Amino acid sequence: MSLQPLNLHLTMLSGQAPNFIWHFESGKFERVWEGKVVHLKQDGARLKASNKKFADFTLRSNDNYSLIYKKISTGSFMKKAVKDYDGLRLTQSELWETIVCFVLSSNRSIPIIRMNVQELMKNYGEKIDSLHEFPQAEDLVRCTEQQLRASKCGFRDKYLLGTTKKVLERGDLKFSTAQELKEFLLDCPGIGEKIAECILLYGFGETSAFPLDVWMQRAMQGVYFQGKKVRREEMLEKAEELWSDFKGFAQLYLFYEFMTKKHKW
DNA sequence: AGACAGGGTGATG
DNA sequence: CATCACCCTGTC
Repeated sequence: MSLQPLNLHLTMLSGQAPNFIWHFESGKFERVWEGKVVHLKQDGARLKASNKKFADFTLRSNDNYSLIYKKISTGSFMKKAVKDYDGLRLTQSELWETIVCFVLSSNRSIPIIRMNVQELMKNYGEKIDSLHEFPQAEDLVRCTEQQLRASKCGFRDKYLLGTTKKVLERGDLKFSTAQELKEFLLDCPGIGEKIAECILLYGFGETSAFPLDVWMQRAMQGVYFQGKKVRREEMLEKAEELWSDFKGFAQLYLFYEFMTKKHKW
């Protein structure tokens, strides 16, 4: 399987949705998928998956990384990022799950978001073997704000409940264009520009999405603007110019390089 | 021990 | 556009 470069551990534990949702133990990643426990495991260059369909979906097996690396290796910093994190994949998650994860992400660090998502799964997702399903919108809408707060949502309790209601009101989460989805998202409480872009990227596969968070701003500022303060718009234009439709991949590598090495500029 | 920051958003001036 | 509150956990 998987002729493309893959570092499963790096991919699943980077700050994408799977980090928040999947269970990791002794080299194996597990979750409940369509009512059953499925797993992913890397053995050398080989990927072992209990089900090819979800593995291809989650790891976006059709992506062409030799092309992607060519497109995003735009300078020394990005060349190094690509080299250091070879095999880091853009992942795909269900739209609903991605919405929940990123509504809960505001003003928090990755381990805390994970704790919160795991708590929601434990409290409101159906138990399958030793794991829990990801809660559906119908499961969350029955909760009170107090209950969500007790599941460690903090002040995002209202946002999650409000957004869940929006989703149920709409009836489904089928969108024909990224534009259409983005308009819907920005109309949900607790979802602004940054979180909407995350959802487009990780939950809709819109690879030109470019979540501009504090880390990305520092990175862009340091790497492409000589440390000078610039407006968001200017950073977005720069990203568009450098990476166009591959901005999402560039963001992933830039973010990870910056996050893990805690660069100071 | 207590201050502080953390993949932001929404409300206000 | 700048500032601030917002829950709460982990870190120093």
